[in-house]
Amino acid sequence: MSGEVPGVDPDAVARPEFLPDPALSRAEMESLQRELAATATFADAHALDPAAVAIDEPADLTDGPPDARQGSLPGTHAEGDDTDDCDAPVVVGVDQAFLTPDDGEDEAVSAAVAIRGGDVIECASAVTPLRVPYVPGLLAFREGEPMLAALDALDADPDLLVCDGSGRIHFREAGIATHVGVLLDVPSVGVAKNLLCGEPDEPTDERPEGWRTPVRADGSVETAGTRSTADADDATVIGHAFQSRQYPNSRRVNPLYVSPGHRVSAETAVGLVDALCARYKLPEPTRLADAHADDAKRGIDPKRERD
DNA sequence: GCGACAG
DNA sequence: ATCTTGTCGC
Repeated sequence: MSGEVPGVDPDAVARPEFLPDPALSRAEMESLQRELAATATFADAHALDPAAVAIDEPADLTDGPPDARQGSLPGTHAEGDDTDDCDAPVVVGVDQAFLTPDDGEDEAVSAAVAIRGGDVIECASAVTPLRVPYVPGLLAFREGEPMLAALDALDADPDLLVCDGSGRIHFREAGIATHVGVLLDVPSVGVAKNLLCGEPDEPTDERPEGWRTPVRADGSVETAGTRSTADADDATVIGHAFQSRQYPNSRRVNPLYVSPGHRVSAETAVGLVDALCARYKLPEPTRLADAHADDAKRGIDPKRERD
């Protein structure tokens, strides 16, 4: 057979883990995730040193969104910035906003913001149609393609990706951070605001800033390597609960759930996120990507011509 | 059968 | 994720 095979796109075959095909059964998608997890590396192979990407001063979002510095800055150097960061690692944060027109045709507005040496060096965004609904555990099939679209639109080459959502903290150890990391073969970490699965070693309520505790695989997690022992103490650590932000007196900020996406260990993943947090709950890369996605969304005419 | 679940 | 102003607290 030659030529077009109905429903089969060569690119999609090369990366089946992102086929937003409504015809794919849940079991097929889960099967793809098991294959993908087997390909992932949850260890520090070529991992970054948290100290190399540390950000101490948060970007100011009040005077103009991050895309005010869209693209590469031609010849402009931040005032008094004599540090040479051109060889510092490039950390890229990705996040999405959504459009829900009256006709029900959803679209994702994805944004990618590249940071190097604590400075925003580039912003990019993309609008992508969404063809499958959100299903817990299968988020990557809905939002993976939009994320890749934003990364495609970015000129910078990421040394680390910071994704919104889980990585290894996932039923089949294949959260969206793992999907994207494996596909691009770039180190990645997942940062979620809610715990999908797994069990924190300690209760996470009312913890001081900087606090963290391991999240281990529970009965709902299919771990690749380790046999699940009856005692949960040596169950695989799939991520961490991390209190990135807390107020001195009233403690009610929820922790972040950080997990390896690809080519990073659980320990290094939290260390990196810790280093990337400035004065806010979310690490700078995701905070900026979040702002840029909202901004790009606002710039879209609700009644424009869509495809 | 019941529960439980990123964005 | 999204629909949304003010508001309580540091």
